[in-house]
Amino acid sequence: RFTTPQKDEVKLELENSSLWKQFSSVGTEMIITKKGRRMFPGLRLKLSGLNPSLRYILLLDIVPADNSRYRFQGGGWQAVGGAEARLPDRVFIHPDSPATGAHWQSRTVSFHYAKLTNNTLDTRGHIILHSLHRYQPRVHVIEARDMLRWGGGQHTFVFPETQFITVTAYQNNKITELKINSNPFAKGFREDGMNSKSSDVMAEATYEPNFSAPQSSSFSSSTSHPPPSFPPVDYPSPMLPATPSLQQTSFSFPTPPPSDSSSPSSGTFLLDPGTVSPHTPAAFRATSSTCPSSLQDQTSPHSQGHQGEPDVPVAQTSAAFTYPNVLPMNSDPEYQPLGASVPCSLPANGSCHSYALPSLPQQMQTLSFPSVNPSSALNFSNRSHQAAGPSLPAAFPPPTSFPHSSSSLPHPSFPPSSCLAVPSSFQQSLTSAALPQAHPSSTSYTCSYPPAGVSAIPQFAPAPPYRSEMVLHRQALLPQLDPSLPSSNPPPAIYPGFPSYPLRLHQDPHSSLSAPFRHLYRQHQQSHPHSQGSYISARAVF
DNA sequence: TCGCCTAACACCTTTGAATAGC
DNA sequence: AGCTATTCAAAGGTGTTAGGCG
Repeated sequence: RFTTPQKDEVKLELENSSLWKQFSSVGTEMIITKKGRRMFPGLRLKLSGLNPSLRYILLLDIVPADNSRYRFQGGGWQAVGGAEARLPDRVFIHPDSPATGAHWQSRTVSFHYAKLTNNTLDTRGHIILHSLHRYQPRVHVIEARDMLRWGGGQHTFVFPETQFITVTAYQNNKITELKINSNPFAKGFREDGMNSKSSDVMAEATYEPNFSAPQSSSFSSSTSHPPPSFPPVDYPSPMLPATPSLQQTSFSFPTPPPSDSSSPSSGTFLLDPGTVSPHTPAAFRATSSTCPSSLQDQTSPHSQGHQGEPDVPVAQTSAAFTYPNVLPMNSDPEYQPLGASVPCSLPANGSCHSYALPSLPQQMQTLSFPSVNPSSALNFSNRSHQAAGPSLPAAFPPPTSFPHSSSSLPHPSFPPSSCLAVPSSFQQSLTSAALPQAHPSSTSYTCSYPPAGVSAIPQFAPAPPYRSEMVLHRQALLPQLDPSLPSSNPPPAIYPGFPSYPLRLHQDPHSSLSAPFRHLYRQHQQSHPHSQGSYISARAVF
């Protein structure tokens, strides 16, 4: 119905989908610590449909799934209040970025290096999250000539089964049990012996970095499949509407990218001395604008989407929205219920949403950073602040709305059936993003929306809408241009905008910088011959 | 008292340098 | 000399636990 197959139908599969679903069926919890904690399960992805010769950047960000704070009571998670104020949004950039489509498609892409922290003052580039909040990881595939000049097609993928609640200590014993049985690092806590055969099998089958089992969820941009059907979870329905907001986004480079990284771009980066940040990779911080909270009011109730074919005319939007191939969990013969001693596998199908955005406006493709911070994170800080809501670079649309049983729930600002419209021009993007349904067709992307969508997944709450990055930028530049935007006194941000992101280079900055950033350091050295050279901060100015 | 967070701890895997063998 | 395989110690990833804090 809405599909207009594109030449580049980027497809992303979640290889360890079945493991995620096992956790999801119980209510996934992710430990967050001050020093940063890896995610387990991690995201193991398989990309296809990319142009082998083009370069792409892969990003991982984690956005609030709703606007609530949770508490584990009576054996389940219940919303106990509103979410805390938004934290600086950070995006983890896969260390291989930028790499060619051939590179990404030739191997399993893992984001296991990404770490989560509850330290709001984190300087290591970890993704900062609030404890006891529900989040949804998203993966973005962005065409990029190099690390500094992004443009071209952009695709956002959301796998509902990867949603989780952050904790500082596990609340649900079942989750603890699953983690211990699945994570090799927790082998010492298994009851069946340290070196039992079963343990080894489990470890081998579940370990993120090396295991590549045929258990995946895939998403194809032009398909429509039955909605996923996961076992019910205790996640309560969100009590408050999600308030989109983009405060800050950082990009993390946990490890230096491969040597085959693209050559330095001509992007404009000005380096200034910065502050310290413990040994880590390069980090950038860029300013960005806010995701207006009013957006939610411009969208149709999610009930529209989960009830089936939405009436929203999405075919005219510029963004491509595709629905994942999802098979009902109970229909998968290989799927094993919680407690299974061996990871199950699923066919290459799963639930995920993909958004394809048109190229960034020319003015957005070359970023100008007054100061650059070669550390592991790149932050986009918005000037206006919201109390909560999806963060993410505006360029990344929101995950689709996940319908819920509660009729009293707020409707997602995004019509479940519609795609985020992102026109090719700056101005257009604003309009389309704000009013996706009314936006006249001017784009080359189309939407493929699955009627039932993720609605069948009770534990997944409607995700708040996001605005395109262009919109954010626009807002940053023209704060009050659009009266329909946020409006009314958005809650003050905890972080009023980061002037710089602190980070520290190794003694040999060149060795710690991602290839694409090395020239920046050299540039910095040339510009500041007397500077220490060890500390560089960055700020993007659009 | 309760809920939440932190740090120390033991146990484990991973990683990479050092070494040995071919 | 160069390459590969093996060994080993350090680093770091786990959940547990006790204790601190508001």
